[in-house]
Amino acid sequence: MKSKRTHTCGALRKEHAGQSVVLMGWVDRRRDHGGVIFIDLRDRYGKTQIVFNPENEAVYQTAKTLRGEFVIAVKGQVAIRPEGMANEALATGEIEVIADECEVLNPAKTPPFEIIDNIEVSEELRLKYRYLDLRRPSMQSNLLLRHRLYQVVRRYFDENGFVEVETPMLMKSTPEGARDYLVPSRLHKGKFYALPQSPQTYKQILMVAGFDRYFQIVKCFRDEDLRADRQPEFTQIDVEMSFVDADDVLSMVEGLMQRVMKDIKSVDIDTPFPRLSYEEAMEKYGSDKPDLRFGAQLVDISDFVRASEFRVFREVLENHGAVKGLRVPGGAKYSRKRIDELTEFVKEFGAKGLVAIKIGEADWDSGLAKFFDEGLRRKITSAFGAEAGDLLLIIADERERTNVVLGNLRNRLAREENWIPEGQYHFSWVVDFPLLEYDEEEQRYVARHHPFTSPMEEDVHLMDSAPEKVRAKAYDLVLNGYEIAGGSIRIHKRELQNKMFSLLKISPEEAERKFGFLLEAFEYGAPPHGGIAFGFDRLAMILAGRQSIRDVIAFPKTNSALSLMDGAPSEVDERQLQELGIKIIDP
RNA sequence: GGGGCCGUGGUGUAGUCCGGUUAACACGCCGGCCUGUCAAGCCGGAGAUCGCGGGUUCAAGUCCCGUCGGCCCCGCCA
Repeated sequence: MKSKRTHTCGALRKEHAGQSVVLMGWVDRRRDHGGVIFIDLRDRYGKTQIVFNPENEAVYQTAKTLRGEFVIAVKGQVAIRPEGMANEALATGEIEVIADECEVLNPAKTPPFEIIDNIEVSEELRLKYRYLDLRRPSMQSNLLLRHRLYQVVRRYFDENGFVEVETPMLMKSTPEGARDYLVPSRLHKGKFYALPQSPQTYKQILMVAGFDRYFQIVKCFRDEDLRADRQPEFTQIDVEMSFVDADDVLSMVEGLMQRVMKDIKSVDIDTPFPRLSYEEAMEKYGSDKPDLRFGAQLVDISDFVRASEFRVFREVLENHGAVKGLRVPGGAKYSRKRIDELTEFVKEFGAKGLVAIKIGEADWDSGLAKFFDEGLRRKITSAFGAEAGDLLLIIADERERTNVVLGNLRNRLAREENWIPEGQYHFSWVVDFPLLEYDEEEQRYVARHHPFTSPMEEDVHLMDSAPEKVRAKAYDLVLNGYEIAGGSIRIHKRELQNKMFSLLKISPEEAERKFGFLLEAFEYGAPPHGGIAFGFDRLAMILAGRQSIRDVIAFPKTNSALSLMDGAPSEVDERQLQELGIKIIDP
C-alpha cells in the first residue's frame, strides 16, 4: 500500500471539504449507474460514500471490479455533496470522497449473509462465520459497549482504592458446587488442575494477605448445561473487601451501578436500591430475582378459601400448602386454548393444575362459582383488586412450589401482555437468604451460596436446632429480573467454618483435603471480609438490550457447548494423550 | 437426563397435516442497459433433489424409525 490511512470512514464532515484523504475499509454497497459509481466504504467508525467518475479512466476501471466486502484503499478529495444530495441517515452524509486512486487490498468471496442489521439469519450461520457477524453494526456496538463497561469498572474500582490482582486459571478442583472443567497434568500424570468456577478461595486468601480491597475482571468456567444467559465460560467482576459489613459492600456496588448507568446509558439512578428479603421476594413475586419493572404481585387467598367447598383448595391447605394467584387485567377474553397452554406451562414447573376464574360483569363467570358462596366470591375478587373482564389464575400447592410456579407464570404473562415498560432499569437487592437448603438427592444440607458464607449472628444459635431457619449474610443484586451479582460476608473464624462444614456433612478430613490451604490461612490472622461477584456478560447483555449473552460475547458456544467457528471441542493426537497418560474409554 | 420448536437454492421463507408430472417467492449472486444514487432502477440469467442414514410405497420434501445440528425451557448452575 502506497499511502497511509488518513481518516476513518466515520470521521469526515463538511469542514474537511477540499482535503485530500486516504480511507480504507470494506465495500458495504456498490451502486453502479453505468456512468458514475457509488461505493459505501465501511469500517467500525461508520460509512463514507466514495464517488467514481468515468472521466478518471484508471480508477473507474478498478471501481467496476469492486464487490461486497472487498477491502480497499481509496485516495481522493473530500467534496460537499451537490445541493439536495445529502444523506441525513449517515453521519458523513453531507460529504463524499471523489476517488483519485483506488487499490484493492484484498478481494472477498460473496459472504453467506449480508453484513447488515435486521436481517434474518440463523444463529448457527452467524456463529460459524462469526467474523462476518461481528462486522454487523449492531454486533460492533455490542462489543464496544462491553469495552466501555470494562473501562468504567476498572476506573471506578481504581478510584476507590481497589487493587486488580490476577488469580490462577489452573487451580485445585473443589467438587462442591458446579462441575469443574479439568485440565490434565503432564508433569504429574493422573492428576488434574481445574479451571476456576470463580476465584472465591483466592480472593479470600488475598484478604488474609492484606489487599483489603481487591477486584478482577476474570473468566470463570462451569461445566453445566447452557441457557440464553449461561455460557460454560463467562466473565465475572470479582470483588472482595476487608473490615466491612454487608452495607459497605452494597453501597460500594450501588456506586458502581450509578457510574455504569451514567457513563454507559446516560441514565441517573437513585440509591440506595430497594431491599427485599428472600422471603418477601418469594411471597410477592415468586422469584429470588424478581422483575420489579412491573407489579402483578402474587395474592394469597389461603385464608379465604379455607372455608370454601372446593376440595382441591381445602386439601392443599390441610397439608399446610398455599393457595395464591395472579390477576390478569382483561384476561377474561382468553380462549380455552390459551388457558390450556398456560396450564401446560405451569405443569412444567411441577404444578398439578391451574385454576382460571373469569370475572364477569356481575359475578364470576366460572363453573367454580358454585363452590364459593357469594360473600367469599366478592372477598376473593376484591383481594385481587379484580374488575369485570379480568382473569384470576390460581395455583394451589405446597407454598414454595406455588410461589415458584406463579413467579414463572408472572414473567411469562408480563412478556405476552406487555406489562414491561421499555427502557427502564430497576435495581434491587435480595437479602436474608437461607444459609442452607436441603438436597433430597444427597440427603444432606448444601450451602445455598457457598460454604464460606457467614450466618447472621442472631441466627447462629439455630445452626444445630433448626439449620434451615438460619439466614445468611448474603445478598443478590437483581436488575430487571436477572441476577447480575451475588455475594456475602464470609466466615473468617476457623471454629465457625468447622461448624459450617459439619452441617454440610463435610468431614474434617475432607475439609482438610479440599480447603486445607484456606483454613490454614485463616489461622494466620484473617480479617473479617466479604465481597460480591457480577455476571459481567449478563450486565452487558441487559445494557445492550439483548435477550442472550451470546450477543455480547465475541466467540460464544452453542447450546451444546460447541464452538461452530473453530470446531472445539475436538479430538486430539494420540501422542498428546500419551504424554498425559490418558486413555479414551469408548462410551 | 427430559420436554418443546426448527433444519427446503448463498440467505430467509412457502410447500409437509390430505405422498403424485418442470419445488414457489423475496433478498443476494452473475450479465446487460443506465452519469447522482444511498435498501438505486429496469431487463435477463444461473442456482436447491429438500440436514444425514434407513424404512414404507408403483411413487417421499411430504409418512415411519434412527441420527446430527440450532434455538427455548425443566433438571443442573455452591
